[in-house]
Amino acid sequence: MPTIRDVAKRAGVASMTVSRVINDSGYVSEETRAKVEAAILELGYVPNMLGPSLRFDQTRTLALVITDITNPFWTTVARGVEDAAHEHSYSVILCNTDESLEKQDQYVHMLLKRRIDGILFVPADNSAESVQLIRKQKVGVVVLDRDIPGVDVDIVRGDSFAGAYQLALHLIELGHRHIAILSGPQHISTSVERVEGFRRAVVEAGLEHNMHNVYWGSFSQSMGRDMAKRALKATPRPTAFLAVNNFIANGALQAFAQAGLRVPDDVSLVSFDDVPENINPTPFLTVALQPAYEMGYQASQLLIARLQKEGPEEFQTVILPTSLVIRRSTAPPPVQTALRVE
Amino acid sequence: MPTIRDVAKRAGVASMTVSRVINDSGYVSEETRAKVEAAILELGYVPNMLGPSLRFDQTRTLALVITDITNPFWTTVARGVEDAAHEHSYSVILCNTDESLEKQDQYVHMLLKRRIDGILFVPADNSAESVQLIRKQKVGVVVLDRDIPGVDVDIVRGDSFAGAYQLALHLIELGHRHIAILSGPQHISTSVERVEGFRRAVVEAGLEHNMHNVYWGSFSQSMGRDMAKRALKATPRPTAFLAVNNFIANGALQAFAQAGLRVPDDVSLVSFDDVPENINPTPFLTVALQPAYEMGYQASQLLIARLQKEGPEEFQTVILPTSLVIRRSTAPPPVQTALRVE
DNA sequence: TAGCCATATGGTAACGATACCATATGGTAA
DNA sequence: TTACCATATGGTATCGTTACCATATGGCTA
Repeated sequence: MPTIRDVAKRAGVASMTVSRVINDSGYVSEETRAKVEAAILELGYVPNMLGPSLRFDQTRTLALVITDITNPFWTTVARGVEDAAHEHSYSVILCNTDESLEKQDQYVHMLLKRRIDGILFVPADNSAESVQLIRKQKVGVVVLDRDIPGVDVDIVRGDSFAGAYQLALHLIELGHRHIAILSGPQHISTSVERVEGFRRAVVEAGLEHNMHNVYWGSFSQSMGRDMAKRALKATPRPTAFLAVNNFIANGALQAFAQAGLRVPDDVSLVSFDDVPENINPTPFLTVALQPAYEMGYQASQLLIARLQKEGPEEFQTVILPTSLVIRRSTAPPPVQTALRVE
Repeated sequence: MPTIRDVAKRAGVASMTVSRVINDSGYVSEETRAKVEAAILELGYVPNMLGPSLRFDQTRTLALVITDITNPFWTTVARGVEDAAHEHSYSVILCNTDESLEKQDQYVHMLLKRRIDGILFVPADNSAESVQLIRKQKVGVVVLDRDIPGVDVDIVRGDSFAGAYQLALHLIELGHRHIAILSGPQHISTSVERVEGFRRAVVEAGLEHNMHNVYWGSFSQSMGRDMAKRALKATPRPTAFLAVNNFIANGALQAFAQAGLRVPDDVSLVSFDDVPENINPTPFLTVALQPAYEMGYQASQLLIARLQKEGPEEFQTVILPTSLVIRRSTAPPPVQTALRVE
């Protein structure tokens, strides 16, 4: 491959002059510029970023460390991240951890070896270790979607508490008195905060007994199905379910189908997140919608601003509002159940 | 940040010895190894890949250039790509072109400047230029999903022709005599081949007149809606529609809803691709399913093998089979329509 | 005992681009 | 006339790592 020196030789100038033409910096006469540009075209020269990257320790590369790109929520986040990055000439490396600490650590180590400039990080646990490891290597971090207690770091996430509160309130207002929440791992802040929002709503409504209907599991369809099955065995049987993410909701739907229960006639179901409209044109679930694209876009922008030392010094916590979207998966509880309960 | 020399100094050895410890190459005594490893831990040393990358022109980085990660088909492909890459210690840079040649060229140029080792490439058009540009810089390419005539290059794609043939045949066997195909751009091989598969099926069934029901557009929901609206105005009105991708199918569904037509009672609809089961647990559309994950995984493996000069010299074209999945969006044509037609 | 080999360690050039400094010329203000 | 500045161009060190070659020692074989 031709180097800047090959171009310089062919144009009869020094490398520095070629560099100035490429980067449009410093003084170059029109005549020289034309010669250099001709040489570049003739040789098919493409500058090698690795030189300056090594010299100045700047790769213009970000990493997006998420659990699974296959989840439409993360897909949309990823698109937002990539769009913002592209606007600032950053590239994005994609990493799927599948919520595994081991995979996460593998990826983080590899990313540090690559000297990426910053990480958009969805931590697989709530410990501060990984973030501090990244920091120590002078790599920028913005934590996405999840909280990590006890670390000063930029965070961009949705309002899990409010979202869960809204969902639970909606169910309560429909007349449900027995509501179960199917949550994720106890060591992940979104799970915890959604349970907290749920708790607030049921306590305010004088329905504390529902705190026995809290199920902790993982963000997967199979776990959602299992939790729903167990919840259905409770006495009195819950008439409404709050699934803490979309995979869990789908698992619950499977469990309901197997139990011969219709939604929303027999049970109501609410969830977080959504599938974009061009994928599912007839959405069915009542959800607390998180602005996934904005989350990715803003986090990416924040990270880049931080890297370029623009904006405020202090760490930011950006909490994006959720919005309640009422659809066809919720209805008042069935009458006989209501009678049995009251 | 500490360098290999800092480690060497602290361990009282030469950089080369540290390098040997890190890469587990050459001879190192146990004693020295222990000293070096201790120094690495004490300093929190992380090797800088940029050095060797520059020296040996090998970044262990791939790029995935697709149209839009937001499309579940590409999401699944991306996951396959990343999994295979990760297994071989490659990283993947994500790029969304939105079918825009301009964005594509921007990305390709940036990727070449980064000296990535290879590109998994979904070309925005069927010209050979971009591929040849990439080749010229000694960067590996595997073309994904689409054909490019007149270039020797590795290709991994689904069997568009057979998929469309299967779908059309299914509709014909259900009794449909008037079928429309809502296709994508004419300069993209998948669009063309799917129309060809459709043509084969209708011609074989003696239903050549349906070649008047071919609509060319783009892979978007709005275009799907427009094409479906136009198709519905044809006389006789088609009783079945073949949408060439999932976005087009969703647009068609919107058009049917607006026209007060029920699926499958009034019109049947078939499509390509699918939403993964954990996202849509109750899929509705009859589709020709492409093995998206395998497509990504195999393409990634092929590219890496090529980069490491394993496997055969000759360029490969891998065509993955589609499978017909019959669901609730197809039924025999309504009786009165059948009467009017025959 | 000479020669060879396995083991162990070190010195140095090389990759490509550019910040920094040096140099040169012609013009203009003091 | 001198000093200074804008314009224009070039030389070189530098980033971090490792392939390559050099060196050294101890043990074993011919």
